[in-house]
Amino acid sequence: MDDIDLKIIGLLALDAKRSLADIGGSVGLAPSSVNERIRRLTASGAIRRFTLDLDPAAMGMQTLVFVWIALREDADETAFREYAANHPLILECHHVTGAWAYLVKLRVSAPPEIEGFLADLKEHRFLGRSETVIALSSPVPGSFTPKDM
Amino acid sequence: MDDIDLKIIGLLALDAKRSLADIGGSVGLAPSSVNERIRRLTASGAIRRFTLDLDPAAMGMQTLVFVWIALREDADETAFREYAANHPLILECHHVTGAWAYLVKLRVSAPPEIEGFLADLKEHRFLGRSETVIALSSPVPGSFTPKDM
DNA sequence: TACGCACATGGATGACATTGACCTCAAAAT
DNA sequence: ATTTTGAGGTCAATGTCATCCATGTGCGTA
Repeated sequence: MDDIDLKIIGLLALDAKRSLADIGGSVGLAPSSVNERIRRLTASGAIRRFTLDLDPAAMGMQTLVFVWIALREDADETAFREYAANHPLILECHHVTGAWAYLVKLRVSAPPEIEGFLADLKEHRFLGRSETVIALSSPVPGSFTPKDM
Repeated sequence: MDDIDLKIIGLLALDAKRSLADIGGSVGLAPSSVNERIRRLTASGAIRRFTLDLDPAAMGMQTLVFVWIALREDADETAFREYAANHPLILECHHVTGAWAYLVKLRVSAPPEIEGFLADLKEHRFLGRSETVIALSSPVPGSFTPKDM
């Protein structure tokens, strides 16, 4: 992965619809060369996929929530990870250092929906303690790509 | 935005390179109709852009970090937001409820790099107190789309 | 009933990705 | 020093695809 690869990735990250000829012009390569590099980057896994960056509000997911979670002593950690991976609202789940075991990031349409989320966690006997943090605004929102649909 | 729009978005989110004919087959529309719907979704802002989902490790950004930040009393909040928006390492920055003012998410190549990040925050006179949390593993990693390049 | 709008269709057109044959350069082997 | 090898580039041919437009269709409204 050299500078040209990085440049190509940078251009595609901003606009994945740019033509190979266009990109080639920007990096000084023929279209087919750009194509071959993209093919290699995809094959190697550096590019995971071509996808969309969506507007959460337009998708009805206005509220961004972070939940710190300490699992129950007797919780099945593997089951929890699988649960998180398949949960449509959970955008990210990280095992973290510090006082809490997991940090979960999710989007809901409105705050009341968080209650249902936590209740479901409890029902599955995962939830020990938790702390919920809601984003009021986002100077740097990050990209939004739902999992399921 | 109806069910068909959602289905189209879902398909494109998984693979934004699928052809219009292919998508049309899945949703029961002619290619040109799918095209028109995508055009509308993009024009309305529901689709922000076509982009890439990258492998952070392949990009040399193995370490995921969350930093809780309380700004200095005399900090220029607007300047901080701008700083965050332009910082290449900061993937997200949210103004949040709770004991801390901001939650910042960033990726670095390795933990030692975090020190430089915090030092820079201090130099800009933003940083009051902070607490740093590092992700050990990520059952649900989320997508990765760097900002700059 | 008649009108108008929003959306779907299908075919023409040109742009584009894709492919393969060939070329170039540099590093490794003889 | 010369040959070999391989990675990566160019160019041109090919076929797929996005795009555009003229037309058709159903539905809510006057």
